[in-house]
Amino acid sequence: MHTCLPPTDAIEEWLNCYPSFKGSYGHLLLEQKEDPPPDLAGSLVPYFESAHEDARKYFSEQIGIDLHPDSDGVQNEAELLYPRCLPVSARRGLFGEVMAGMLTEQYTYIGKHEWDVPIFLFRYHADVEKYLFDLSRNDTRTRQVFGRFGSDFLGLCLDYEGNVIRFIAGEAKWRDKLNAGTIETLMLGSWVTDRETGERARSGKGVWFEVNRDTPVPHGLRQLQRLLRERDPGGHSAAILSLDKALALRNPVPIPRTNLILIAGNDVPSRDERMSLIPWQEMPKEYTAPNDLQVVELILKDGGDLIDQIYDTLWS
DNA sequence: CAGGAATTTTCGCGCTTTGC
DNA sequence: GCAAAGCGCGAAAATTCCTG
Repeated sequence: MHTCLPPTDAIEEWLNCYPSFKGSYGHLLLEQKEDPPPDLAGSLVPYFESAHEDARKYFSEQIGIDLHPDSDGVQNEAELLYPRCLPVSARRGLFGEVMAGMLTEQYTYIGKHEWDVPIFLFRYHADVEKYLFDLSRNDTRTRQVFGRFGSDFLGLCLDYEGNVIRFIAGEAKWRDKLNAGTIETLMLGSWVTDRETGERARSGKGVWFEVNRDTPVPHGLRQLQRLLRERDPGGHSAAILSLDKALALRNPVPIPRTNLILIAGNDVPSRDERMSLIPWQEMPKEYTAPNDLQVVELILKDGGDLIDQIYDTLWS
């Protein structure tokens, strides 16, 4: 289970936060401070290890190699360590998903709910398993990792009895440079040219599209329930039961939902201080789902280096 | 205003499963 | 057999910015 609490002090030394709330819309701008704490990566590592622990154990069992650095007799051990061995872009994606969890537990979002991330769903990143499998048998092979389907991240809000009274489903994105064009492509989709008229238009397959197609119960919720049942059936019995009711095919009991969009990446010169990438004053009109929406922008400097520092030192 | 530097935008690439 | 989906990066082209 993921039990590590967010490194509150380090986060506060690292980021300036500018929250705002308007109706059912929450916006949180997070800017890296001028002088981030010296060993920031080190402060974040325990949380990342906790977040990846389930997947690490799971992949280890599935692949038949031991992913723990203390084990011996395995060739290319260091190369096989999940998630260190993953290609750059896959690491970036993972970073965004872990940060979605950390920030959700750290900051107050729209609705002021107390969010809990019991476990991360990385083990369902099916292509990673295959990647590790291939890598463990052929270390010369390098390739990219195929993305995982469904929501990037799920969190729960539990009542005092442990019942799930609300969940938060997040879409987390990392981009190396957060300039206007990148954001527009991210949110609205890439340019496509009409074959007949030759006109260019956004494909519409962006984050807004993903968030709006609001399946009442995301598949990730089923996966989350399965993990709870396997890893902590006693501690989360009430949560498992309420997810049962929500996932029932007949007469499901709906659980209120909050949507989260996390945009993370490096700052660019064209952005002024405290200037957000997505408007905070009003709920963006592109958002059509009925649920509460929380947007978080995490704007860093040399974020790629930080990610590499973190992922290079996990379990070392 | 020219000319080069800095930045942003665009386009293509990688990878695997799924569906027409 | 090919396009699309999901995760992004990186090189080249286009634009903007700055200085003499």
